[in-house]
Amino acid sequence: MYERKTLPELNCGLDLIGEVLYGKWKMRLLWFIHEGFQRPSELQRKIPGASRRVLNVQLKELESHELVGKVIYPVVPPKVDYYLTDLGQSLIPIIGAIGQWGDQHDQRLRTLILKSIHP
Amino acid sequence: MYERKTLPELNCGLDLIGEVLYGKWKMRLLWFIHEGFQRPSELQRKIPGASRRVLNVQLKELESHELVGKVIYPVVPPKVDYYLTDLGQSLIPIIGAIGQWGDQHDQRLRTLILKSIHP
DNA sequence: GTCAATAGGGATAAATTTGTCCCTATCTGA
DNA sequence: TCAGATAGGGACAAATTTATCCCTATTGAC
Repeated sequence: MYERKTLPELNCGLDLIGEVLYGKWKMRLLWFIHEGFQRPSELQRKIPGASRRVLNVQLKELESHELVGKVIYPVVPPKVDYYLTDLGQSLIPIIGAIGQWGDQHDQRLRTLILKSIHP
Repeated sequence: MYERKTLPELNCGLDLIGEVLYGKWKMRLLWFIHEGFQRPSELQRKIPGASRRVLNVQLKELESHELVGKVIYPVVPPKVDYYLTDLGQSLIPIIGAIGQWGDQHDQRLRTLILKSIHP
């Protein structure tokens, strides 16, 4: 496990949300769990760009921040279901709005992003 | 300048917004510019936790993604004013909602974050 | 009998982000 | 005359995040 060397600043709402949502795949994980993809393997298939490892790490962080919970079924092969907690659920409208903004400006953003990479 | 070695995936709205908003201080920068703190030195004072250098870098990225623009006054000592573009302005309600969510859950989040650091 | 699927952790490497320090230049005020 | 404010970039170091690879264990399908 990585141990952080500097403490986070927690001054305002944006700092706080930064701590719990700042992770490349976290919003997607919450969104897909909300959409009903609750097993780790399903989530991995929904997010092929991310390594299995990182999804596990980020799910664990989401769990430690109580945005998601999980049910471990004592079966073999193992089965786990993630679900949104109330706190996690309350983020869904915001994540929805963010995704919608991205979709609305899709063409323009895509162009700008590509231009900013290729000078 | 850092040159990225892997290309971003731009599949959905969340990917796109990730590219333009994923940066530790970007939402704060947009928010403070929106609140009227438009000069670089003012922004640096509003965000003391960030180094001058990084704020410059992130402002430049925001500019290249056309979320902010700037006016350079040809005076000495130099003077620059940043402003939100229409695109940047359209993010303000979302950033507001995010900050509000953080503020609403302040105590709970603060506790959870600290607990997740100190086991 | 071997392989894929299942969930997830450890060790380590690579990529990326953030921070530190120094340098440009000019004017104002002590 | 020297420090400080102003805006910002280069070189480099440190912190952090993400990826790669390997290992645990069991069941069912081929």
